[in-house]
Amino acid sequence: MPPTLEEVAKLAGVSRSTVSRVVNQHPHVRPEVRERVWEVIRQTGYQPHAAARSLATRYTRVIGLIIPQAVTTLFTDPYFPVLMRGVADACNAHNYHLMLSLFSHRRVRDSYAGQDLLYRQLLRGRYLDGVVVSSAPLDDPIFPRLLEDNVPFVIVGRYPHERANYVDVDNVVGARMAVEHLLRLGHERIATITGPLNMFAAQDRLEGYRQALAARGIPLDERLIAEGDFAEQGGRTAMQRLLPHQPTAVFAASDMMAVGALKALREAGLRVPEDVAVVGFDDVPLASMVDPPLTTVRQPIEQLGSMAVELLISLLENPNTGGVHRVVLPTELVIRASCGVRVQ
Amino acid sequence: MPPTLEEVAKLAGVSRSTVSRVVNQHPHVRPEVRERVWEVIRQTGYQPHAAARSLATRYTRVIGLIIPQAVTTLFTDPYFPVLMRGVADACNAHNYHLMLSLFSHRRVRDSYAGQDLLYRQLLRGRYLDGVVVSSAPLDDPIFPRLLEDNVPFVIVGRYPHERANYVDVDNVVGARMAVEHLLRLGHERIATITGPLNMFAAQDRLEGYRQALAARGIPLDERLIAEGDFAEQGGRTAMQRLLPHQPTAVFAASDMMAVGALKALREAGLRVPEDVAVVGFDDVPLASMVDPPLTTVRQPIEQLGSMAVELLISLLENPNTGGVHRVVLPTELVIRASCGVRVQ
DNA sequence: CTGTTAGCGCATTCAA
DNA sequence: TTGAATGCGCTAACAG
Repeated sequence: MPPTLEEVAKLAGVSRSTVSRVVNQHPHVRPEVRERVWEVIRQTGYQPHAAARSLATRYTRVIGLIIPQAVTTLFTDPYFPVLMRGVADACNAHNYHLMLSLFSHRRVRDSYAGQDLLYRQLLRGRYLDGVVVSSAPLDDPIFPRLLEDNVPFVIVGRYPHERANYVDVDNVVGARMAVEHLLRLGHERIATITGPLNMFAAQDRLEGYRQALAARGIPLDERLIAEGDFAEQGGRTAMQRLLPHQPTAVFAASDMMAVGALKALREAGLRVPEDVAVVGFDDVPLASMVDPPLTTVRQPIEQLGSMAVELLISLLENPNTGGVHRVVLPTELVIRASCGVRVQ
Repeated sequence: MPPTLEEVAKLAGVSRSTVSRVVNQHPHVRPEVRERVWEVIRQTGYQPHAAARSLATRYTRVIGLIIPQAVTTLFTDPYFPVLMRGVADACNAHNYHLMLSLFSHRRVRDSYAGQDLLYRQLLRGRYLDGVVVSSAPLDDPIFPRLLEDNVPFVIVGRYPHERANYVDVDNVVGARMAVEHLLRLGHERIATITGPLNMFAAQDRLEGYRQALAARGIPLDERLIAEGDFAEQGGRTAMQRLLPHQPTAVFAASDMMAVGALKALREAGLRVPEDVAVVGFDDVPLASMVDPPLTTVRQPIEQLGSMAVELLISLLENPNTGGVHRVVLPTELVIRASCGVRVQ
């Protein structure tokens, strides 16, 4: 049995309150007393009991990272681990603990089971002070629930609600830069492979594609737009659907889909970039390893994770700060061989 | 303010104890009463307060997944997300929550800070019922501490201590199969790129390499052994060190290192598999996507994660079960183009 | 500056 | 089968 406040107090010859004050760095404790108490704490290896403390204070110093399991691509794609690292580092830095919840959307007969149960236990059961949500489709029920339950939360991505705080990258501009680059290279029949359109990141990248074409006065050809799922296989089949319409270039909304497109093009006997130029999005490590190396749009994923956590923590610790908080980070075009001639 | 047991009791016209019994599925409650209580619970959306409950019961229904941050390769390599998925799924299935701790080994002046603080808070502070540890070097201080603190834990990998429970893959046999395959193809100058030798997985794969050669009576040539770090870059430089000794084949202890080796070989103007055959380990998705596709040893990573969690939970729920528990899962050789002629 | 008191919300004796 | 009483370990007024 580890020691309790009570025992430390007895050994140090003071009251529980005093020990509590020392532990919590309260200013008004006589230095000698504080030192004596610390000494006992060190010797006994005393550590406050988290549950007892949070029962009394009503906070846990735990934040949750919630990711809807649906998005399987997360596990084949480096996005996930890098985000997690950003999140975990920020938690460590601020002395918060991290609860990871991979929600699965499996519906169960009883709403008192499955994801619902998990959600309820975690959030209404007060395991968490707040949460970061990533990779959720725009109609995910998690958002209305968090809002309704008044849970402090920050989204990685965006969400159009007046009380939704988020950290996002500028997907529209990133995509536009990619397509503009293809336009500068002289392409006019530019296709796009979108992500799943129930996600804002996918919608926004499509919007960037649209804007770039519109700015050049090129009419939108719906046949040059194919929806994928952010994963490789989806990119491959989307590319196959696009082939009959003879694009000379394709903008894939993720590197994994670009890799799939590469595969489909090779299978069709087409050369990249000579016959078809390809541009991806994300700049995952794989992007520079495939043949030909992918031109792509780099996004600061790790930073996204740590900023989300930092924003959340500042929300938790300064609850008075009014208004919503939104951060949009810039992206960067990384030019490699897959789009052909190198242009400034 | 969410409702408490007290309020539910009042609304249902019973005592707190009765509501508690209903919530915890105790048998001896009159069916009508139980129904009435459930009704109130549903209507009020009552959910037990986790901290209060664990203060009273001394368990939290949270398990930790601890990964020493040192192993950076985890973030460029698909091992990590797949393991996590296995871990998370098993947690969900058993209604446990998952705390993720990416320990960094940064030393801080005060031992009351940094990783030490994290460890102490998490484990002595009773946040967790037990932990799963993955990817720790064999001399990681976490193991002695967990043993000393009597924390129930399961390792993904192995650890030679009489009280250490673990779930591992048969690295020795897996590596031996890989090297035996190269031997069957007629190779005699077979090099190996090992993982970091402060990890058992790396040591065991090296041992498998040794065994395969020994079984053929081929003397060990230390110059054909180069230590890597499981990551691509390490594989590349290791391969460069091996080149002067003219191996005709190389067994890399991870796919990422095999990819690095591929790169080094190409840079040296050597063809794979014609000039040098390459075999990897892991069978990550990338293995089948590189050129040439990698022959490799597949290990059931996701299963490793879920079994570790299941073992841990069974330990937690049947504390009486004596003895240590160890599971070793088999691996499978996956033959692709990088090792040349297809045999079998 | 320090001790005393009173909960935080729940599970669990013990009686009834 | 049910209720009353007690305590899990800690923080936070409130006095002094």
